[in-house]
Amino acid sequence: MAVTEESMKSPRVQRKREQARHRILEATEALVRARGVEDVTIQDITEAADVGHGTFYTHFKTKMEVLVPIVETHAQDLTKRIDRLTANISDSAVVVSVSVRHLLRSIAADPLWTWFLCNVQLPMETFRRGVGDSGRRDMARGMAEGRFTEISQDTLEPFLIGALVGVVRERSNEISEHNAAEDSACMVLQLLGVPESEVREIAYGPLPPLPADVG
Amino acid sequence: MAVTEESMKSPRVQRKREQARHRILEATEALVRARGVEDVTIQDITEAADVGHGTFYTHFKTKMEVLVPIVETHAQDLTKRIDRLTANISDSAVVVSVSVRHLLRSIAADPLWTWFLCNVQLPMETFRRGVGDSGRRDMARGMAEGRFTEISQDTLEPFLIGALVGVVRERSNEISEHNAAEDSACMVLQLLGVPESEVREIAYGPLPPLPADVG
DNA sequence: CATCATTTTTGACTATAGTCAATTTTGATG
DNA sequence: CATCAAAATTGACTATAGTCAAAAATGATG
Repeated sequence: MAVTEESMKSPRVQRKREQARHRILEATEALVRARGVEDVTIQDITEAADVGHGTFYTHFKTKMEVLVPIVETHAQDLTKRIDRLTANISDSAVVVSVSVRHLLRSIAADPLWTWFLCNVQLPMETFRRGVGDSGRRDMARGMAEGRFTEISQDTLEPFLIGALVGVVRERSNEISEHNAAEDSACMVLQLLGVPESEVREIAYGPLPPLPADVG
Repeated sequence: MAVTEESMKSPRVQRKREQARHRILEATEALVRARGVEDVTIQDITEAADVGHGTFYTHFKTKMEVLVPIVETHAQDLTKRIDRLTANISDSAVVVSVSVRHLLRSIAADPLWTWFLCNVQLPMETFRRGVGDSGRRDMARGMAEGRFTEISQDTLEPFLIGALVGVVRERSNEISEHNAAEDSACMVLQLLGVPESEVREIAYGPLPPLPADVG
């Protein structure tokens, strides 16, 4: 048989390959954080990771693609921390408000993440894998409780993700300094059907700090 | 003086240069519509426009940049047609609903426009110049009339544009066939504070066809 | 018309992303 | 250990975006 499943490969080969992949990811993140994505070449990466130029392309199809797992890891970490913070909040509207605000602030605080959202063609996929499940769960809960209007997830999801990406793209500077995160939370709550009289208070209410990162 | 204002140049030079620019734009649009943006090189464009390779870059900084005026022209035409269609509608909510639906449907119907929104880093600017003024005017009117909630344009604008771009990015196929445009209109109206009881009826109400293009 | 300063055009050149055929590594088998 | 097929690695190669110094065009002036 010509079939070669991943599981059939010897563990030693698998491990070596995995290590090279890891070195490439580490090297990329370090370089990109130090000098910015535009100023890092594949040469730079392969030299720092100590692999041949071509090897890069056996692990990642394009230069952009190597950034995906890097950003996704951070997205997943952040999601876990937000989940821990909101686990005990009873009002879905407050959960959504706190989540949106922390999400926007954390993205804006990370130049790599901001760059990625502004420049990559498909930030949706990354969002979906990183924060999507939590987001969908919170939305579903709020709708089930009658706190939010029933809206089809199918169009709500790209609409909401697009909106948040739009705010990051255009307002990333103002998120940290001004209230763009709170204003965005207002709009999300209103969009979800939370009564206008409550929206502002919830969106501008206290924002408990994120717990430490999950080791 | 070393100052050389545009107005100081001889009209003949100005005209020739303008003609070359026009040939480049025409050539680009034709090629790109026929073969897709990715499969058109600057070589292709300069050959079709009958200018030297370097001349392209005296008119446009990058390959992307030449697409901006092309898409913007279409955006402005579409805006005028939508404006003509909605000029006599009294309810701001209906104006916004009709505008959003036609906008999304028209974008989805144009592969070049869709590609542009999915791939270019700053579609905001194009949106703003093409449809922004009309959009802001409609929003402001609705708020002034008390039909919409008062929301600061500053964050509303990137939020809304991002949301629509998000829907185009993720749902461009479904806009024409399914009801993604109507669902999006629902969300926009709800976001603007239109009572939930009216939203669905307005967003799914009759959609008068666009008037012919403005010659 | 000849001269000249300025503007515009130009294509050879550079840098780099991504490809691919040749080479090396691997570990299974006799 | 020697052989071999499969997988992984590699860097020379291609294609193309964007740069820039040299050349050409322009039109004002004497």
